[in-house]
Amino acid sequence: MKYTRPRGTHDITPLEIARWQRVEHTFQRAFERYGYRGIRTPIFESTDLFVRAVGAQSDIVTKEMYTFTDRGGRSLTLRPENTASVIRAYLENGMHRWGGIQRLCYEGPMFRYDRPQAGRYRQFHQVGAEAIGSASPALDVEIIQLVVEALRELGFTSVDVRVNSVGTEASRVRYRQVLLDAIESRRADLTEDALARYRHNPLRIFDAKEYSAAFKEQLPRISDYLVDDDRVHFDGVQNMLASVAVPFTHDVQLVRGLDYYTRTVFEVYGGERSAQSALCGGGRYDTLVAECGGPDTPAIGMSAGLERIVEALPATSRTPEEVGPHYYVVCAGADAEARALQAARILREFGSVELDVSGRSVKTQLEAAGKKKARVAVVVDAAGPEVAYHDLAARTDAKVGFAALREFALQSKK
RNA sequence: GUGGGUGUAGCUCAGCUGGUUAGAGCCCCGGAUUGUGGAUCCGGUUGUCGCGGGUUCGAGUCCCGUCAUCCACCCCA
Repeated sequence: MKYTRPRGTHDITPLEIARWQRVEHTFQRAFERYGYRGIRTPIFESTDLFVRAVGAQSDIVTKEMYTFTDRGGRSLTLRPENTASVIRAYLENGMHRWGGIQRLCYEGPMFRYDRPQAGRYRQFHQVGAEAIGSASPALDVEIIQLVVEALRELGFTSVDVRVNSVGTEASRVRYRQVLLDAIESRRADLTEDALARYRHNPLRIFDAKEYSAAFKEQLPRISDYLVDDDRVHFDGVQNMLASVAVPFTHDVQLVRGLDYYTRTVFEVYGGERSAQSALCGGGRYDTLVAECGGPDTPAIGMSAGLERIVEALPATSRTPEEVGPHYYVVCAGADAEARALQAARILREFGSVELDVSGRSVKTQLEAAGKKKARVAVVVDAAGPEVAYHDLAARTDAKVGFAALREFALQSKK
């Protein structure tokens, strides 16, 4: 093999495209029902945008970006996520002056230079939504509800929603110091490396699997240190989730790796928990718009990993049934191809047509029609006045005058 | 970035402690039979045994390196 795909990328072949499209369409329909409108942003942006939005110290920025310099000397980066781009586009297109809440949804490839693993790719695909312009907890609930609904429609029966609040800056300043003190008091249990990391971002310690659940249990919880406004917001989210019957658990250890999150953060799982099993993640980012140079504008977003959803799709909803062409046009000899094209054109008015131009024997072509699961095989020869019309599904054969083919197909279709 | 597993025909794999011309099933191609539907029978093609080096009289088999892939850590979708 002379060329192979770059590491961490994958091809989606016709064998799996039906499943992909099913997942994409299900999310698109859910977005529509909830009033989210599509937006598409460039696949690369100024490197600065991601550094500012995602966080200069975040893992994504420090070691996972595909960054390159173009011929004009600009530093550009293949998008590792889409929220930053959407906010940039929101501001650049003056959408903050369109009034009201902007509900936007997207779909497309993202890029992170990570070591490939089950459910983890260097080019992967996300669908996502951003609701910009309201701090209401109802909006948090709406977006979680949307995801849960889409996943259920795809056949996931036990959708597991984890929510937490990481608070606003006011809460975090308070909490950060308390957590840091707790970590320092346990420094004997930590490696130098870890200590340095957690001094920078103490919340991250909850992500570290090297420490036992029991150890983390003993650490102070951010939910106990939320300022009143944050507390009220989070209570609102939980109460309303309950009122719309979205089952969830408050995961006190849930934190997220992107720096822009404030208040509500959440992750959604489709069933069994394993290493890379989060199907969807998201949260509120009330300060990002302002940080990008816009007016003070609260917002919340989510994104779902298509690869993970497609791979975890319940067996019952995999729709493996391959549908063959409606008509299979067989050429009796190579000189029949011109008339076969004419026949195919007529038949396409009534259904999909596959034209066999292999030059093989009629019998072999008919066999191929069966293998392809065609419903009708039509044999055309170079000059004869009739074509042979084999209804493979009904097991009936007929001779049909070439001129009467359209009428015959129309009648058969009824 | 760290650790472990794997790498033999298009696909799934076999190949014992290194030994002569590298195999099976499926797929594919051709033929036969059946008034022709993925049926049955017969026949056939396909491999630089991931790549590079080393040990050896001899390497698919052992060693080193490299690449790819899978799994876990890390991180996240």
